[in-house]
Amino acid sequence: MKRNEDFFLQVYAVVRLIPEGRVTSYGAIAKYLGTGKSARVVGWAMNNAHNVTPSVPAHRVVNRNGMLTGKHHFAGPDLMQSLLEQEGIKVKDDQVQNFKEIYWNPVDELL
DNA sequence: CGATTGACGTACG
DNA sequence: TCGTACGCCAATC
Repeated sequence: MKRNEDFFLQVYAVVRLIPEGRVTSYGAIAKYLGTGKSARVVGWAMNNAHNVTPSVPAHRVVNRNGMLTGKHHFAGPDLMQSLLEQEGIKVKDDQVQNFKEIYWNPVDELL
């Protein structure tokens, strides 16, 4: 049973479920999926997200600090911040403002 | 097949 | 409080 592919699909599914104007962290998704401490794998899933349909709103996924660590992996280095601002999320210095308030925890919302 | 890297997180000093 | 080290899983070299 190829859980690997399923795991990636789960990551995409959760990220797509993130409401607009909200953000989540890799660790939260990892924990929700059961990977627990392996938040890195979630990042790898995002990397592959470019090859997945429909497009995954990876811009809503940031690290635990609320920092746009993966913005450089987007089409443009400022694309991630632009997308977040379009949804009403304020970003300053590659860092999400009010991150704690707009933080969307799948374990708390979905579970 | 072994070593390194990666969009993270936690622990320790 | 800040900086460094380690772990974890998967993919790539």
